[in-house]
Amino acid sequence: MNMYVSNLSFSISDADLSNLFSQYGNVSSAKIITDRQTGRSRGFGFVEMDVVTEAREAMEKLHNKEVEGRAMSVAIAKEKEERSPRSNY
DNA sequence: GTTGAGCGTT
Repeated sequence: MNMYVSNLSFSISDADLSNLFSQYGNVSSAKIITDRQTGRSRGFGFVEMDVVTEAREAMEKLHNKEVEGRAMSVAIAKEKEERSPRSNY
């Protein structure tokens, strides 16, 4: 289950997301997207969970959850792309 | 020392 978390506080890190979601299930991967140009946080991230039932529960529980003073939004993330983009000639 | 809609670097 790939989830997209937005409206995050700039003080939240990957470990924070991992902790929040691991409260409701097993977190496979949690990552905050930081601005690669400036190196600062962009205020959103992605969380991957293997168990779909736990993922859905965590999603409903953590949706509009106030963290670090900001209510974050959780939704199903879109499939990013292939790990091996062969269409990059 | 900054800010606020968004779908990420492998």
